[in-house]
Amino acid sequence: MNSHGDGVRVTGTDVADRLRRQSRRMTAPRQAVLDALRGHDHPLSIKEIFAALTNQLCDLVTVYRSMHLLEEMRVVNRFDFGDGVARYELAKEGDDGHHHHLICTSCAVVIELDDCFPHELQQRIASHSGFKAVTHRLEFFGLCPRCQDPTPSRC
Amino acid sequence: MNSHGDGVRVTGTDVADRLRRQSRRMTAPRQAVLDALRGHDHPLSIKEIFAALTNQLCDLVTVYRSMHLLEEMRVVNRFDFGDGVARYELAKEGDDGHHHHLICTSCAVVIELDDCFPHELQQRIASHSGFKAVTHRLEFFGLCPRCQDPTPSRC
DNA sequence: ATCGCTGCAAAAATTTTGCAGGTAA
DNA sequence: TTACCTGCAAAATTTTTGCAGCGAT
Repeated sequence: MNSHGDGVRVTGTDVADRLRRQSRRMTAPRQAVLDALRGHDHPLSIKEIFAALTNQLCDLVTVYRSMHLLEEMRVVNRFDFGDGVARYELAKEGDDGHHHHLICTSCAVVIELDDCFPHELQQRIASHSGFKAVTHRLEFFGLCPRCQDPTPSRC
Repeated sequence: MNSHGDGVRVTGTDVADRLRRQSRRMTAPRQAVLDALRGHDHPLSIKEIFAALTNQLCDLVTVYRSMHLLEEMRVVNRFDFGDGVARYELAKEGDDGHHHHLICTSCAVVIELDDCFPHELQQRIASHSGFKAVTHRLEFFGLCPRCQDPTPSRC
């Protein structure tokens, strides 16, 4: 089932099936939102997604509603870079999409980090506190190589 | 210099001095905001701070402006629990206030964590990526003991 | 007496909601 | 055909800005 070239990425067909299973519908705006996310390898804000839609395909409100639905369905993951703007990234198949980012505080370039580190620390925190179902959000910030360079080459 | 009972917490006098050094002023609203933060051991949102002011002492706009200034002066630290609401906590003297929280996803109780994510891993990320001045934001989420209990005792 | 700070009003920016009509299944 | 989805408008939030007057130093 479903194994084209794009590998682990969620495909439109998958999402359509999952939508149908919940008696929701695959529509042009939702396709377009997913395409926009597929075209980028880092999280996009609502406005960035909206801007990426060809021909202003749908209303901004529809993007909001789509992202709410897709997040609830766990088709996308929401990330927060501490600036109050929610950013969304396509979840990958077969995992919960849990990972972290390294963001340049100057030019906002985003590096995807594959490792997730604090699991052991998380376990310890869970057992110390008595909390269950403990998860975490972790993002790194710093100055990327280009932005360290005084030369004014647009970063 | 300055050593009353409240120990490592920033005192009003300290902040007044720091303000004066930057030719800013210690005013009643700023005092009240600091008092509100002192009265709580977990981060407060702008609206919570505003609500905590006695007698609606100042305008909401002033709270916004105060928090911007105090954050810039590093008198307070801003935290983000992933819900798009900025929360502020009084910084402690002598350290940068860097720490993390464990937040109940059901009742929003906040546990202050003293541990910090291993700096060594952060170093490794920095050297792998070439980023400088790398920092991070890390918050934990889970279900607190009271909220695990089905008994309806308000949490 | 400065010059920073505040309140008020208003603008700007972001997100949600209601409803009539369009459309996927 | 059903009921989900969308556009449009409007409301509700959240945050920022302008400006005249107040007030800390």
